Amino acid sequence: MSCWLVKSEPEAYSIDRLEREGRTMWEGVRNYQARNLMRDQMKVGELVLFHHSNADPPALVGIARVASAPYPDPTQFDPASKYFDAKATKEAPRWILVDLEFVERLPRPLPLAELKADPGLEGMELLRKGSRLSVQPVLDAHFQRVKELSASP
DNA sequence: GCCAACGTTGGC
DNA sequence: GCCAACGTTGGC
Repeated sequence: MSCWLVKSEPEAYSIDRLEREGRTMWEGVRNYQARNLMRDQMKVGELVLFHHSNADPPALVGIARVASAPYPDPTQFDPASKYFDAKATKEAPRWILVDLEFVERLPRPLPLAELKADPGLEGMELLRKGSRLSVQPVLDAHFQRVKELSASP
């Protein structure tokens, strides 16, 4: 089992909304590396840390789970969508996504500053300066450490 | 609002 | 294939 991390701006799609809706298509990812992870690596049942980016403060806020096999992101075919991609066709879709389902909120949100200060999380992609990847692999040890940190006040 | 660190585009 | 220009992400 691998674990993962996704970023979302709370205004675009928040942990509150995921909790309310229970499950969602992780639409709108338009980065090839992130797409490849969803297409080739993520498996149903694997756990996903949920990060609020561009938030105040930016923080890890919850846990989700991969809930589907990969399939084409329908928004790429929709001219009315802001994620529309004129170069994508149904025969040759360009963007692939998976569904995510809500698992839990972290007992308390973990602000980025706190994560950065923890030696146990050294090397985590999220903490790398300039890191922009919106779907990332997470080491099991880092995942466990996040849960630990969040469980302590 | 600033800007560093990207990724993409397109001319050549 | 190179690379400059440009656009975006996202922390601060």
